[in-house]
Amino acid sequence: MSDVRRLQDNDPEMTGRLDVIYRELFNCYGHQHWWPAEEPFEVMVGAILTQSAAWVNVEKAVASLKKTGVLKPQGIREMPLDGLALLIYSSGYYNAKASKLKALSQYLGDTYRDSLAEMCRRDTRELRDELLKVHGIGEETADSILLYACGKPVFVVDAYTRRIFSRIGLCSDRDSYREIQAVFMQHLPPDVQMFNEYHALIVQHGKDICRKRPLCPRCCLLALCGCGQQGRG
DNA sequence: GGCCAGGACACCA
DNA sequence: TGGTGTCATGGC
Repeated sequence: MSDVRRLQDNDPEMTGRLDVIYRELFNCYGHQHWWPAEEPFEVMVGAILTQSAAWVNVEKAVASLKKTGVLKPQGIREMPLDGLALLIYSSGYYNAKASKLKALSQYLGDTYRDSLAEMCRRDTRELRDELLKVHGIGEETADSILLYACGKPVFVVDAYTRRIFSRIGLCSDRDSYREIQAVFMQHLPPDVQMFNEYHALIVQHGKDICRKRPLCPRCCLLALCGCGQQGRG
């Protein structure tokens, strides 16, 4: 646990600070309408394809899967690995991600007979532990699935969250994923819609900073993150 | 031509 | 347990 965190524990002002940041981001960017997908399985596929990839490239890969009619667990299971890799080529790391999509589809078939409704009825903590055992699903991807596919009140932490909130002193960049997640989940109500919007707003804000786009004046106090380094987890 | 993007895994000390 | 290499295309 970092020195920064010790100062935050039981900090009566933390909730207020997180709430102020949320409202300022929302005032700047408005609704983000995440996750941009038509159904839960598409969210899960997108969560894997977006790993270290730009969303525009993920959209192309998802469109290819849709056009081919394999954007469903059974379709991916039955698709040859090399053919699947070709369909998701634009999202990068296509061989690795094809294997991950296979593992995901196999898991859904074996465990829930492809019923995502059944999957989402599981206890949140048990489901999270289960997802983490699937090849290709790490903490951020698991939490994205829990929040955006299942509608469970889980806060998603990503690289932008770590950068921005460590720079403004609300966590340390050396904190673990769970430690940073706890900052939000212990100080904010378990509101699915707010968690949905908050993470999306952080990503949007992080992108604007990295692309050096003009920021709304309200958000200038948050314009403290730099772009990250490639290739490290 | 270099940097970065809505990470995760395998391997090694 | 923590650090490092690898996976890889596409936009700016």
